[in-house]
Amino acid sequence: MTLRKKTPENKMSLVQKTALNLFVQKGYHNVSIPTIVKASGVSTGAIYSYFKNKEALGQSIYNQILDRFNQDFSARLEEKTETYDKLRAFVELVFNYTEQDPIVMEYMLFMRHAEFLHECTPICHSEPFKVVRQILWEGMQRQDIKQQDDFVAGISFTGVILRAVELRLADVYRHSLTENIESFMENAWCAVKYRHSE
Amino acid sequence: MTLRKKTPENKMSLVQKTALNLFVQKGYHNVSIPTIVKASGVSTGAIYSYFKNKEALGQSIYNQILDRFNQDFSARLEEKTETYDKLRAFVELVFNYTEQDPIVMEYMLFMRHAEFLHECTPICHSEPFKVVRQILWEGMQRQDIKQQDDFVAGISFTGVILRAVELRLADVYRHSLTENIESFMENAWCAVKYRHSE
DNA sequence: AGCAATAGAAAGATCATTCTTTTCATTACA
DNA sequence: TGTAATGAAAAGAATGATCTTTCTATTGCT
Repeated sequence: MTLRKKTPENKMSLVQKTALNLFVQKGYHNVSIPTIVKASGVSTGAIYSYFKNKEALGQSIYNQILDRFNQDFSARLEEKTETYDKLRAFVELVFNYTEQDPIVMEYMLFMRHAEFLHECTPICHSEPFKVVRQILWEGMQRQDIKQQDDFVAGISFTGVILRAVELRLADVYRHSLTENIESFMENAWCAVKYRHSE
Repeated sequence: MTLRKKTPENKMSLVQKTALNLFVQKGYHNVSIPTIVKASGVSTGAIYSYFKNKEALGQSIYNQILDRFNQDFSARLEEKTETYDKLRAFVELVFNYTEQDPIVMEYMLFMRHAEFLHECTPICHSEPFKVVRQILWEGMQRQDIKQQDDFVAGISFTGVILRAVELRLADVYRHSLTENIESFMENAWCAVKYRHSE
């Protein structure tokens, strides 16, 4: 019994992987189906048998990435009780993703999905960022960090971290984020912890 | 002698204004020349007599916006001598732009220009962000803020501010930035000023 | 043999850009 | 002052390339 070299599942994920890389590299609209066909070796017909259309392909990639991230985040959050440790778990996860899977990270965070995905919750409304806000809110109740609007706190903390990711992905910041996590974590923490007046 | 209703300069800037709005609203690639023709009332022929092609139109909009921002920033920086005041001038400018000209701000900061402009310095490499880094570097020399890599400091400070802008433009943060400048300025300042150990 | 999976040509739409025609302010001249 | 010539500017139809998606013929496994 000879198996086909590529099972449908394999091919489907090959198409997704190829498309993800091309989308990030050249932008969704600059990647045509024929381009994906050439790059993946999977035919037009096969692609359209797996995905309703180009947008559905983009959407499926996005959903998969976000699901995985959410799971990983939940896993890392377990056992953490301190505000600082929870926030640090978030930063570690984000930085690890960035260094290990920069393309995934770029697709998740910095593509303007609304431009090509019609039903797409913006990432800033998505689960992980709600969770961070929740952690910060609890931290304020416990007096671990300074009192303020939880949106402002969330913006400030994630702002430091996500800008680090952004400039790392753009190769403006040229050092490993995981190796320099202390610096960014400190700054992000100080942003939500201290008062200027103190 | 009757003048034409619209001089070429007027029409050219009308096209730019229309295109800017459409690009931000729907994304560069989702806006065709015929769309701009319909929305502006300027014909295809006229548009192509002003701009070599669609990309040149996009580029001219970008250059104009960036030039104006640079000038405004220089102007606000004059007379400022303290590190804090210089940084605050940056934040005030950015927040004012965001509230008064959200579309301009979005085009300047959050469009993925590399996807449609071939010769385009990424914004994070551009003049204003170099200046912020320079201010931070001087602040460290003067011991106004904590010692650290100036890239890390720049990322942290602008991270807080730009994420505020991003979420404000996405209508996730629903309050005026100019009215809440104190909160964000404090957090951004604390990020670069204090040490966790202190 | 039968059938799902696949390939790739073809269809149909849309886009950026070009090109020809028309318009209109200005100038030259009567 | 009135009129015709001129050429830059503008309009919009036409072009050709390219894109997404569909469709039909073929493949290869069971």
